[in-house]
Amino acid sequence: MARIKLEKNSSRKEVIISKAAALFREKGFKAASMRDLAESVGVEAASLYNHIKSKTELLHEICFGVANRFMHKMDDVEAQSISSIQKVEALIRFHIDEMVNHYEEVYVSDREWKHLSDPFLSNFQNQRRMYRKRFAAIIEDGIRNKEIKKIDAPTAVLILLHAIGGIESWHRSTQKIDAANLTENMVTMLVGGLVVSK
Amino acid sequence: MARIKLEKNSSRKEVIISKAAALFREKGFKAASMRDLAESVGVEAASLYNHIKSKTELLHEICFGVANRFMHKMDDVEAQSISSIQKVEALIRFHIDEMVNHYEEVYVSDREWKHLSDPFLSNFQNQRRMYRKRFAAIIEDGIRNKEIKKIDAPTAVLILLHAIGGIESWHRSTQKIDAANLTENMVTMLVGGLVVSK
DNA sequence: ATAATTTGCTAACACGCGTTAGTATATTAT
DNA sequence: ATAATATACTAACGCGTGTTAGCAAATTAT
Repeated sequence: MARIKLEKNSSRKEVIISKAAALFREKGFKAASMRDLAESVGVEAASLYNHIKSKTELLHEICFGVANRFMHKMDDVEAQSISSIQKVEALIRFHIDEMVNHYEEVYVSDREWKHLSDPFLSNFQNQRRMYRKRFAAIIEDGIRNKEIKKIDAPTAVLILLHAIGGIESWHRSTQKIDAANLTENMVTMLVGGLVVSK
Repeated sequence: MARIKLEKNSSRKEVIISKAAALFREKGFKAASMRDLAESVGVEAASLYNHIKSKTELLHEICFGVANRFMHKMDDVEAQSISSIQKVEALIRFHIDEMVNHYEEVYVSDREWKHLSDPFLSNFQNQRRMYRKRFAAIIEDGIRNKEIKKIDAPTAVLILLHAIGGIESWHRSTQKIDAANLTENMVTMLVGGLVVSK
C-alpha cells in the first residue's frame, strides 16, 4: 500500500501542500486537478482527503503562509532604526530571497489568490493592500528626507513588487546567473532607480 | 432573436475575442467558461461556434495579436538611429502604452499563454525568447557605450518587462493617478535604474 | 419574391472534475 | 495480542465543461 513519505519535521499535510504549490505554479490552480496532485504525491486522489478538507484549503494555506511571512518581515523592518532607503533595500532583498528560495509558494500566492473564496479572499486582499500602504509610507518618508527621488510612492511599490516577480523567468531560464549575482543586479537597478542621483 | 452587435469596422469574431480577453483577464482562461463568455456577448453558448473554432482559438488570437504588435515595434525601434538608452526608453514607453490602452489583451497574453497547445505554445515561447534577446542586445550595446550601468542585461530585461506588468494593479486601484503621470513615474524610475549616474 | 447564406436557438453528448461513502490495511497504544 | 486509530483503497455521485447536431429565423443575393 502506498504511503506518503515524510520529510523530517513535516506532517503529511505539509507534504501535500508543498506538492500542491509546485503543481499550482506549473499548471495554475484551476487547471491542476486533485488527480494530478495525487499522482505527484504518490497516492490515490481520494486518499488526500484524509489530510485536507478541500482543494481550496490548499490554496488558503499557501497564500496565507506567504502573506504572514511578509507581514512579519514588515513589522521587523519598520522597527529597525535605519534610513528609509535602507529599509527599502532590506525589503527588496527579502522579496528576492523569498522568490528565490520559496519560489513555488510565493508565485502561487501572487498569481492564484483570485481563486480564494470569501471571507478569505477579502481578508487576503486587505492584507495585500495594507502591506503595500506600509511599503509606500516608507518610500514617502525617504522622499521627505530627500533620500529618494520625488516619485509617486504607490507606483514605485507596484514597480518594485512586480519587478521582483520576474524572478519567475529566471527560475525557468536555462542559463541562470547565480542567485547572489541576480540579487545584486536587481538591487542595483531597483535601488538605483529610487535614490536621488548626486 | 439576439444578435451580436457590431462596432464599426469589426467582425463578430472580433467582438467575441475582445469580450473573451476581458473575461480571461478577470477569471483566468481555465476558470472562464464558454457560457460565461456567451452571456457577456449576449448570446447562447452554442452560437459562438458559428464564428470561432474553439475556446483555445480565442487564446491564440489574443496572444499572437499582442506578440505581433511587440515584434513590429521592436523592428521599428531597432531601425532607428538613436542612442541605446533612447531605444530602451522608447520600448518602455510602448510597453506602458500597450498595458494602459490594451490592458486586457496584453495581460492575458502575459499570464495565460501557458494554456496554449503545441505547436502554438512553442511558437509563442520562441517569439518571447527572441524578443527578450533583442531587448537585451540593445541594453548590452548601451553598456558598451557606457550609457548604461554594468548590469546583467537579461536580468534588466526581466525587471523592466515585469515591472510594467504591474500596471495591472494600477488599473484596478481606486485612486489612480492619470496615465501620463503614471508613465513619467515609471520611466523615471526604470530608466533611472539603468543609466550611469553622473 | 425567392433562393442562398448567415446567424441564432434548443437539446444533448461525452468527459473530467471535486468530493463522499464504505471498506481494507497498516501503524500505534494498551 | 488486542483494541484503537490513522491512512489508503475502490467505486461512484452530481455537476459543469467544451462542443456538436439539427433546426429556426434573420439577413443578403438573385
